[in-house]
Amino acid sequence: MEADDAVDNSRPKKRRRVEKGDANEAIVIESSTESEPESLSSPRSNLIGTTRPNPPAINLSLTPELPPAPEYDDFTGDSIKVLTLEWYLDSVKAGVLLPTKNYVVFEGRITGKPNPLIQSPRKILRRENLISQAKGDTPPRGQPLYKHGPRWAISKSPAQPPRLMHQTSSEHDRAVALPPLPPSLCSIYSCQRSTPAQSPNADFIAQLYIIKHARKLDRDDRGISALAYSKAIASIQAYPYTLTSPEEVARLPNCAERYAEIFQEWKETGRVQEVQQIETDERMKSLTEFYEIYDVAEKTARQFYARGWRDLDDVISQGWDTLTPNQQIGVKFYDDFKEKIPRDEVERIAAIVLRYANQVREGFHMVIVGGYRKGKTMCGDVDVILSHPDEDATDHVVEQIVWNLAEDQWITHRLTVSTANSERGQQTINWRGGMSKTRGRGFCTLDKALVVWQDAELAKNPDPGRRNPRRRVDIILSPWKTAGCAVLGWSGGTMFERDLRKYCRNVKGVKFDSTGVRRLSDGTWLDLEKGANDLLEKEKKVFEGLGLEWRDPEERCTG
DNA sequence: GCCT
DNA sequence: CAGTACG
DNA sequence: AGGCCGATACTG
Repeated sequence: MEADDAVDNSRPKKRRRVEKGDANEAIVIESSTESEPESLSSPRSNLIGTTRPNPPAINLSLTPELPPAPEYDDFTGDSIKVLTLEWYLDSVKAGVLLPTKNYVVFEGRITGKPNPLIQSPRKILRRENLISQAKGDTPPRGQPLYKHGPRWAISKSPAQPPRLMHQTSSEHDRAVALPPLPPSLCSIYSCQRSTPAQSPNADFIAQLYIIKHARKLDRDDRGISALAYSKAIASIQAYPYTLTSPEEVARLPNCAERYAEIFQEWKETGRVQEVQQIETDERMKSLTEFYEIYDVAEKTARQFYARGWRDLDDVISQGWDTLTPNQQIGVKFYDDFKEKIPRDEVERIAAIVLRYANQVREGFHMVIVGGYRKGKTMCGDVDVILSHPDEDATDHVVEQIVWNLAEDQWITHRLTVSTANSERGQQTINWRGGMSKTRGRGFCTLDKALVVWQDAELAKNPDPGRRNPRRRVDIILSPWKTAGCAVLGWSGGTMFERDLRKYCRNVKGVKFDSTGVRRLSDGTWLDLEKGANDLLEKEKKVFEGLGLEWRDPEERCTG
């Protein structure tokens, strides 16, 4: 291999070069050893993973509410607790009375303010619901059934009433009756909502996104401020109606005063002052350019700026040697990595990966996850999950696959490779009761390689008229037992995934990550995927096992 | 910035 | 250790 | 007032 990709420690010629050269020695994938017998021929039919075999097997065992949820002595106590609305909703959802630990508003004494006239509209609403529901009332409902919440429609759950009018008479009489809040927005967990990519409020969301982005770059608060915006955006993204008033905004989860304000300004003036400023801010422009380099995030971007650099050319000419190897790759392929990848190319790349996997060992299953699975027409990268029904088949396979792909020039660089799971023998062990904290031991992770991809055919027969853009490809090897968790963990937007973890922890008393589900109490592993015969079926089982209603990947677009 |  | 990346 | 996903995992 090599030729085109010979070691090249030189900086790219200022003006971002596409093509050519490696960042430096660290990135070349050495390949020698004899090549594998070219036994191509790829019979695999479970190819693209978008296969919708849709096993009607609903599995009746969704009843045994999995983790006996810790502490049920909750309800035997003699203290009086006021719980949040979420506790009620979550409990309804879960079908059992959940531990109250994470939902207690007040304990011991009831600080109930039966007449909350102070506070924002939304807070009032929340309290009212909370109080009435804590008393066991069935809140007013009479909502029609919504397409977005079949679950709620059929459940006896109190279809969420929050309307403005609930407020004590006066003030908001004129508040037009808002469209009923889709019941799913009742949940604070975005993994319980339908969040499609399309939104009637896309323009408003775009404003929020700009502010969020600016917060991330120019504020040193560990991304907390930006996180708030991400949560708000995720809520609005799930709202199926065009927003018309600040109040309508403020009743959504994670959207309070600040967002009502922004909305009002946007509604009234057609723009948002802060956004305007951001858009004309030269510093933001520089920071953004830096931030878009792979392996450069907000800290490094600010650092670059502080050194007096203002654009990519400055980075290359003044700082090349200070860049990490990965950052150098990021700079070299700056334009390529920003370029989106059409779905058919994603499929082509994935098929090649699968072919090489099956060359190492027959019988791999694959699902394309990431943006592709969420339905994006243009993807930022390619993410595939590979798994094999044979227990031991995923051991060290990543290295093998990556090696072979590199040898054939599909892969030109590796950004990261992890083999932690293989090293350990892929046991799904518990982390408590064993040695846990110790990094690198006692834990279970996925084998994974993040690599830089090119079209090998084109590389071998260059066509002057055709570019060969580099792509980032994430190859994930999952043990079969928990492959459904891997698929689930890689098929949602960031907020969906974070909320999924939070939901599991707070509501189900388990820890979820892409390597499996474990009891919080003792760390023992829970097998939620028993009996499933393919990756998508396994993912469905994980939903069931977690007490979650199924969401199509296209409805996990929380950003 | 919102929630508890 | 801090910083970054992944969804 | 204190938390915000992962007792992430990797890199340097």
